[in-house]
Amino acid sequence: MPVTLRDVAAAAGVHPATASRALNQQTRSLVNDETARRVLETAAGLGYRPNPIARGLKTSRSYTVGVVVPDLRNPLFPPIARGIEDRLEPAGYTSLLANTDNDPERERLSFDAMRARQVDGYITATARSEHPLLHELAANGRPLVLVNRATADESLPSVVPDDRDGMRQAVEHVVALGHRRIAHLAGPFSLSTGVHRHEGFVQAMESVGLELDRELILMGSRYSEEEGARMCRELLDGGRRFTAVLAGNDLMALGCMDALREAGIDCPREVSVVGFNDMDWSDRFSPPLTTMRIPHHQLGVEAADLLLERLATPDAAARHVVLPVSLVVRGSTAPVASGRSGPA
Amino acid sequence: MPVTLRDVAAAAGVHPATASRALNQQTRSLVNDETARRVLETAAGLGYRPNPIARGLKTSRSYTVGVVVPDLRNPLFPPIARGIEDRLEPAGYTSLLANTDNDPERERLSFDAMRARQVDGYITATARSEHPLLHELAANGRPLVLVNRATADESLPSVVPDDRDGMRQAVEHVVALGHRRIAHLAGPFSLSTGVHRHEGFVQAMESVGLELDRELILMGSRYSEEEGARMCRELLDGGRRFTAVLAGNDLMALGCMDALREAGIDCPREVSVVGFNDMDWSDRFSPPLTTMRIPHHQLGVEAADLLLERLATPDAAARHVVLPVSLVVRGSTAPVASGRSGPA
DNA sequence: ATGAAAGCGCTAACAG
DNA sequence: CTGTTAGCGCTTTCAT
Repeated sequence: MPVTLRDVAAAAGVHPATASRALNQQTRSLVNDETARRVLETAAGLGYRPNPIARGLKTSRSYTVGVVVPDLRNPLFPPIARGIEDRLEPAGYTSLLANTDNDPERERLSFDAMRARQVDGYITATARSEHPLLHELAANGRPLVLVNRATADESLPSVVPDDRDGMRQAVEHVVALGHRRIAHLAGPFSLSTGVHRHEGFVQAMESVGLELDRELILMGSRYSEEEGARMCRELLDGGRRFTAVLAGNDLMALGCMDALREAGIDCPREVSVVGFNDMDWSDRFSPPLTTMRIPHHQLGVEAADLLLERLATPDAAARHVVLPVSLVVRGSTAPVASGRSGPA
Repeated sequence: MPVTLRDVAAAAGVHPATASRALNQQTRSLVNDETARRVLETAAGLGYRPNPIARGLKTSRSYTVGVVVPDLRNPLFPPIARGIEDRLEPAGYTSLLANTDNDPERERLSFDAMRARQVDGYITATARSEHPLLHELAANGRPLVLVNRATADESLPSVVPDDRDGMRQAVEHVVALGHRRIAHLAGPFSLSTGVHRHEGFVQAMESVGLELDRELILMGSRYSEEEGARMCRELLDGGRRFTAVLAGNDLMALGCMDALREAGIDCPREVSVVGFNDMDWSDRFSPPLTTMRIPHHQLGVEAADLLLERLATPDAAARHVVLPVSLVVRGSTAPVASGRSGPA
């Protein structure tokens, strides 16, 4: 039988309420130092472990936060989850982690399960630009922080990578290598990353003085290898000329390289490819992927920070943190081949 | 304000106890069909969501299970975690997922946090062959299931891949390619996978009639790329002759290929490398990795099954499930080069 | 078949 | 500073 607060109180010769006050950091000051000491000692002696469930029933706080990610198998997310844990743990919080598999149905289920477990707040990496569920959740009284992706309206606190700037760096990199006919496989426009990276692409092309060729910009419906391959094939089948492809993320870049290989086009000799995220293992692919490094772990840490902040001060205005990204040059980009202008 | 059981009862014109009985699958039969129907309808109408915390306080069950993995960044584990979730969710359980980073200190913290949250059981992929903490936990009254790794004594239920047979397949594969001087970079002997794969290696070498060269068997202290590289360098620096390396897992294989590359040795032309696990992306490495495919997702599903079983029948004997593994041949293995006998 | 009452372990008024 | 009282939302005897 586990030791309860009553047991401790009885053993220490005080009322349960007094024992409770002594045991709680917050209310410790309300009780006589000597009494407090005695209670603490007795508790330790008996091996008392407070029951957070009972506490939660009373306080409606669980010291648990719900973390919802679209896909744990995308190497982008484990380090983010880890960053969250690392920041939350010392604050006494535990995280409840769920996958949604990019499925809105599963997403709702996850949030429901978490809500039922009385989580104190949520951190989610599943935000779509328009996302009624998230606003509903936020309205529900528990703080909510977005990580990696944000909603279009800025009412929810968020931590995101500097997507626009990342794309600018990517464009400048391939331009410096001599590329002029540059394609962009955009991520889903339902996600902030898709939109912002696309905007970054358009702005950067403009600022380096290259004319935008609408035929070289494709919009993807999912961040996946399959989608990247499909888009790249579309580019190829359409007979469009290009020597570099900037993908919406690494998975798309991978699919794109598959499609190039299928078509017998060499990367990077004939076409350069740039990814986004610097996911784990991207240095080991064939060829190693040139990509934008985003501070995954830090993204998680900052998101947890924002949540803790809001847990302490629920009514503070929504803060937005944008973290810098940096270019990692590897083997998938090379100077444009002289005398050629890409496939087809 | 959330809808409570009392609200439902009031709206349906019954006593809360009746509403409780009607709402609970188990006790539904105790109540009049008509009344039950009315309660269910009212509950649905009001959007009633039972509060598992309150329920747990009474029943001392949380409908949450703790899942502890050594490292979410190892692509082996996310699919296992996912398999667990997939099986648990329809049973009404949620999983609390924690990383230990292979750190016993963090492991204890995770288990403590979970215990405090009154999880109904645990699934862990962190088992070492000798693991007092796990037995302590099991003795504590909540069921515990091991996944991917098992303890040396078989008192705890477990789901593991067929490590010995996997190694046998790996040995036979390289032998069929003509290799005779075969090295083994063993995983940690503190883990069942390390021990069993090593045993499988020894037995298979014997059964194909090859003499064991102790100099070609190295024991690793961690499953990591660094350790794989270190061991491979040791092999190379020792001037030992070999044409194939069977690594304890894919990460070690990756490190091994790095070390070969450093030494200017071509894989697979000069030395073949086989991994273990068929982790995500292993088909994209350079060269693509020949490895043993283990049913990650299924491992998780079966582990969850075992746990649910034990939750229902706590005193059943510990079952042990061993799942078959299969060889996936890719580019890191090739016929032995004629007239050569490996590096050095 | 249903209602009444008690209590899971804890904390938060309110007294004193 | 400490004890009393009440109750979080639910389940479970025990009556009826």
